[in-house]
Amino acid sequence: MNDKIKYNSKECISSVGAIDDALYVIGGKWKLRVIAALSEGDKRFNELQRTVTGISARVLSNELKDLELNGFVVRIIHTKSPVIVEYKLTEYASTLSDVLISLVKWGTMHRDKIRKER
Amino acid sequence: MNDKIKYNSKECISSVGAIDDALYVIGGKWKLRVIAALSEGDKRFNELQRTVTGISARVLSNELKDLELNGFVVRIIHTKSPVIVEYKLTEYASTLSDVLISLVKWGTMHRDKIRKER
DNA sequence: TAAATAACTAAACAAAAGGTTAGCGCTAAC
DNA sequence: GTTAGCGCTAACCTTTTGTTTAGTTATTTA
Repeated sequence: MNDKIKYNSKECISSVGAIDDALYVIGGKWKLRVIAALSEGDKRFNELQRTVTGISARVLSNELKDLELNGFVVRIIHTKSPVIVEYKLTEYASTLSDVLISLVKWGTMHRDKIRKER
Repeated sequence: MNDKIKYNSKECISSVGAIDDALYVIGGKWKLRVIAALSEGDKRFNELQRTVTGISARVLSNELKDLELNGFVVRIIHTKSPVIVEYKLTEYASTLSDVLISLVKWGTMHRDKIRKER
């Protein structure tokens, strides 16, 4: 019945753990949204805050620090006065493309389903 | 540079929103872990709690209610005394297979990378 | 000259999420 | 007859996460 979602038993045992490991770095309310926003192209702080609707400056600031630490994002300082900073995804972030693509696909499908139900 | 992660501009605009929609139902600390656990096969409450390490009964109970509401899980009551309940994924949950598979793949890769770095 | 924009950050607080403990009714094993 | 397991749930508390407000330094735009 759930063939598509099942693997062999050995893979099964490790899959829950692998999901843990993934969610540890990209879980949470904002991480993937920020990455998705940056996948449209490099962005500056306020630009990013406008794209990721609902995020506060403080939280965005923290999320960016976290994403930088984990090697998903780099800060590029363009000028010093006034400070102009751009955030861009690293090569490593692009390893997430499959995850993002499948999530976007699913989200789109799910939204349509919910709309039809009403 | 980030070719793999980029789409055309129209898709881009909707992608952040689609991710929002997806995370709205499957975001959070436990949802995907519970679904992953159940993808190994149907499970009972305590069995599930043992598989999803770290989750408390209270939280598992809440997550299951939520997952049921959103049509990912069904409760099957086998006997009434003692109560024996099994949780199983619905057909709709299997639409998440791409998301889960890509997440497991990425998580495995990421774990290996982190291990090598130390 | 005033206002807006940029890129934040500190402080104070509120909300959400999660943990802990205890307990219920019931059964099966020791 | 006590202990352990099952499937929860309520009450209470802590931790995490997020919000709001205000403020900094500096430039561009009207």
